[in-house]
Amino acid sequence: MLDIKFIRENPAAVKKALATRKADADIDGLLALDAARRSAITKAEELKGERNAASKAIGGLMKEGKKAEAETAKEEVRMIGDRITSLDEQVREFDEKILNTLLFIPNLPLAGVPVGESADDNVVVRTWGEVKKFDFKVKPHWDICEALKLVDFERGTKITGTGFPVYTGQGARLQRGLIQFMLDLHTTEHGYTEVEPPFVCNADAMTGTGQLPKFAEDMYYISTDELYPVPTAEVPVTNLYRDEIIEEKLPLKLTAYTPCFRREAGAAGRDTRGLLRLHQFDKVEMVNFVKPEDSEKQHEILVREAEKVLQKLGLHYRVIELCTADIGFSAAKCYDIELWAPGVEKWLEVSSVSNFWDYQARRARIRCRGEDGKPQFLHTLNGSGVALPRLVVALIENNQNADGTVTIPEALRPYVGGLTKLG
RNA sequence: GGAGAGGUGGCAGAGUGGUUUAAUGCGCCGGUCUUGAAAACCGGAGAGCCGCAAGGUUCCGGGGGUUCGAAUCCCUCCCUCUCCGCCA
Repeated sequence: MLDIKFIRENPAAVKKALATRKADADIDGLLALDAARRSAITKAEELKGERNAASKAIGGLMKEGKKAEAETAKEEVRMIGDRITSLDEQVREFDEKILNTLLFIPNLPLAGVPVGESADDNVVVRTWGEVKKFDFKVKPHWDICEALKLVDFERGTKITGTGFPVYTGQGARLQRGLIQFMLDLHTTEHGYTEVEPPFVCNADAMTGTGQLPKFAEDMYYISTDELYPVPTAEVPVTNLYRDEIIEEKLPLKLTAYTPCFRREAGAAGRDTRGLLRLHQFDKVEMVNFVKPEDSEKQHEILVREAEKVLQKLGLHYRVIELCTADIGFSAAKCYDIELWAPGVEKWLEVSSVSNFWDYQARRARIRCRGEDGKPQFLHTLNGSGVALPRLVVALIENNQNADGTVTIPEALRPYVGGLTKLG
C-alpha cells in the first residue's frame, strides 16, 4: 500500500510512476476523498473535545446535587453526540473508500528500474555458466520422467486433476533431497532461520502481502473455514510479524519450505505438458525484514543467495531485471533468475527476487524503530530459493546422458542417499 | 464437538459508570552515589490519527449497542486456558 501522505504531496510523480507500469488509478478522486476525510475528522474531534469537557462538568453537577442543571446540560450534550455520530459515520465511510482504493494501487517502481512496455523490455543483468553441448539428441523432461518413472502424470489427474503431478520413486526422493539441500544452504551459509509455517492462511494475511483483494481468482479457497492454501511461503512468513514493531536486530532473515497452490487462472492451456506450469509445486522461499536504508543493498545480497543454489548444482542461468511493465503488483524492483532447459529449449523462471520497499509493511503494519526510537515501516524482501519443478526440469534435461540416465550433481548426492544417477 | 474460566501497557496485575490524563510491581532508559558495578534514591518511558504549531482525539481482544459520560453495563464474534470426547 502506498502512503496516502506521499500521494497527497506528490500526486504528479505518483501518476507518472503508475503510468510506467500500466496501472490506472483515480488519484484525483482519491485525494478528494482524503481531503473530505480529514475535514470530517477535524470537525468530529473538535466536537468530541466539547463533549468530553461537558460530560466532566455534568459529573461535577451530579455530585453537587444540582439535578436540574445537570439535566439541561445532558440535553445539550446529547445533540453534540448526534452530530459526532453522524461525522464518525462519514469518517468511517471515507476510510473504507480510501482503503479500498489504496489496496488496488500497485507499488511504485524504484528509480532506475528500466521503463518498458512488456516483458520484452526486461534486461539481462548477468549470465552464469554456459549452454551445455550434447552429442546425442536431447529429450524433454517429460519423456525422461516417464522413462525413469520419476513422475506419474496420469494418475495425478485421477486423484486431483491436471497440474497436480505425483512424484514417484527416485523422483520423489529428488524432491525431498532438493528441499533439504536448499534449506541447509540458506541456514548454514546465508544466516537464515528456518520456519515451517501453516500451509493455509486467512484473508488478513493474504491482504498483508498483496495477494488479496486484487488477485482472489488466482487463489484456491476453502470456504467452509475461510482459508486460502498458500500460493507462496511469502504469505505466512511475512505475516508472522503483521501488526508488530520488530525489536530484534535487522535484517531478520527467514527461510521456509512450503508447497504452493496456484489456480493459474488466465494461463489455462499454456505449458500444459510436463512440469512447467502446475497448480501445486514445492518451493523454498527466503524472506528478509530490513531497515529501510538497507533494502537496496540487501536485495543484491538476496539475489546472490538464490543464485548460489544454482551454482552449487552447476546449472547455467541468467539474471533478469524486470522492467516497469512486467514487475509484480507489490514489488518496487524485481530480479528473475532463469535456468536454461535444453530439452524444452526455454529459459525457465525459477526465482523471483523482489524488493517490496515499505509496500507490504504498510499493508501488514510491520514496523521497526528508527535512529530516534520512533516506529517506522520497515522494508520487506523475498526471493525464491528456489522453486522446485522448473529446477528439476533444468536439472534433468541438462544432466541427461545418452543411455537415458540422469547424472546427479555432486553437491546434491548426500541429500539423495548417495545416489549418483537417476535410472 | 461438549462444559467451564478468561482476554487490561514489554511482562505480571489492580480497576465493575464520573480527577483513570489506566494504580502498583518487575523489566527498560537517563541521572545521583561509586574506582567500576550492584543496591538505594530521583526522573523518564506506549501506539494511531488530525493539526504549521500549540494542542486535540482515538485505542483496555474485534464489531455493535445503552448513556451526558464505558476498561467497567448489554449483544455478538474471535482467540487463549482447563476438563471431557474424538483423533495423527
